[in-house]
Amino acid sequence: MQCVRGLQSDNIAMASSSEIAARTGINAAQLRKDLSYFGEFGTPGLGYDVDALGEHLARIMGLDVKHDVLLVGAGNLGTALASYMGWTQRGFRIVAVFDTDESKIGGMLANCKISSLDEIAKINARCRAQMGVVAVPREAAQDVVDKLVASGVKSILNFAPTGILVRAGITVRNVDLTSQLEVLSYYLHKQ
Amino acid sequence: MQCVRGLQSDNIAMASSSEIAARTGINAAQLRKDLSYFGEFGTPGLGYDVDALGEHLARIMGLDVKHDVLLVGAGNLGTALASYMGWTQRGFRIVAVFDTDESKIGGMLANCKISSLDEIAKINARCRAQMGVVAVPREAAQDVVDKLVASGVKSILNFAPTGILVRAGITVRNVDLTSQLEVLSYYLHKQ
DNA sequence: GTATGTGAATTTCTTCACAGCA
DNA sequence: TGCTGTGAAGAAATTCACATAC
Repeated sequence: MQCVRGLQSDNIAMASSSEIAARTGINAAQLRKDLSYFGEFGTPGLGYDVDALGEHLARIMGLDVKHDVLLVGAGNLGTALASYMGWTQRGFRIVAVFDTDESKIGGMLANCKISSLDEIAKINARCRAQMGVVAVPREAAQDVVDKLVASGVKSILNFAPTGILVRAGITVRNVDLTSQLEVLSYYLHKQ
Repeated sequence: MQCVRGLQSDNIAMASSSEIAARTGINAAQLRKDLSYFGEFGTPGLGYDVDALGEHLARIMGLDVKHDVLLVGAGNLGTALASYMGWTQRGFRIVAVFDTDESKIGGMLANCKISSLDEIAKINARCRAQMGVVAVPREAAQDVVDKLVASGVKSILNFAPTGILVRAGITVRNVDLTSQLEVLSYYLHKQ
């Protein structure tokens, strides 16, 4: 998907699997196999139509509809995420922001009033958002996720550096910024 | 590593592979195999000493020394990363900040003066940082990475949503915040 | 000629299962 | 008894290679 956008902004209309492979580092055969899993998008002799491919992928990934998102945590990271335009541009909209810090509740972030975490069930009964972003300290993360799930959230992006347990059917993706640098440190150290 | 810290803050001194497995979702056999690759840290019948394990891992990953980091991009994301305390606490220190925006150059971020991207070689000749964080738009990313590498940086954390090409021996880790939500969208859509 | 889609071969990763040790 | 470390088995992913289509 990221690669499709790259091709589009470079005004490339048609791309072969090997061209895409070179851009992404993926093996060409692998790429063809992955794409063919969802259907036959390519034209033998020519390659893949970039725009059509983008639309197919968008439909497959559910990106053809807008998604509402709950944000929990209005600290440094939460603020940055709220003001990160990449998501807004791609059809993700923050519809409510929560925090436990009394001094933050009532303030504004991402055009939303910051609410108490306790109100999450009440507020999402109305919003019906199915996605949540967790930008709170490690200690609070599991509790926050439990509350998100209870309020009806099905998919969660977790920035807290801790493993989260959820019941089957709920998806959690962890983005541990701390461990990213740790991994880099490992590669530096190795050689 | 993240799990070790979790165990430590829960005051657990000794952990078996199955306990760690339950916390992380990793298979117990897998975990033992991974750890045994670096040496024999465990005690049959008892498990792993959490503190000793942490120290071993820190040494293996090169976390026993402090790392200096160059930050490129002083926008929303760059600012958030600069003020993100997680890294400072773990021995990573931002020693210089760069941007191309004239209005930002000269300002302060993370206790550093924001410098022009063109000065990167000169400044890192003195700093000798080996790690870089890229928080710039897609279009600028490859150029920024090239300049970082030219200045002596060996490991790069890239937040721009694009694949980056570097010569062998240089490590790039991509953290594409946009695609994270896209993947969540996919899981939502699937069921 | 060029590039897809895919069965077959290969490699890699994961899990099992158990000998050996505290 | 309980748990590690590891060879062997099994599963999964990757790559090759080619028939087929443009």
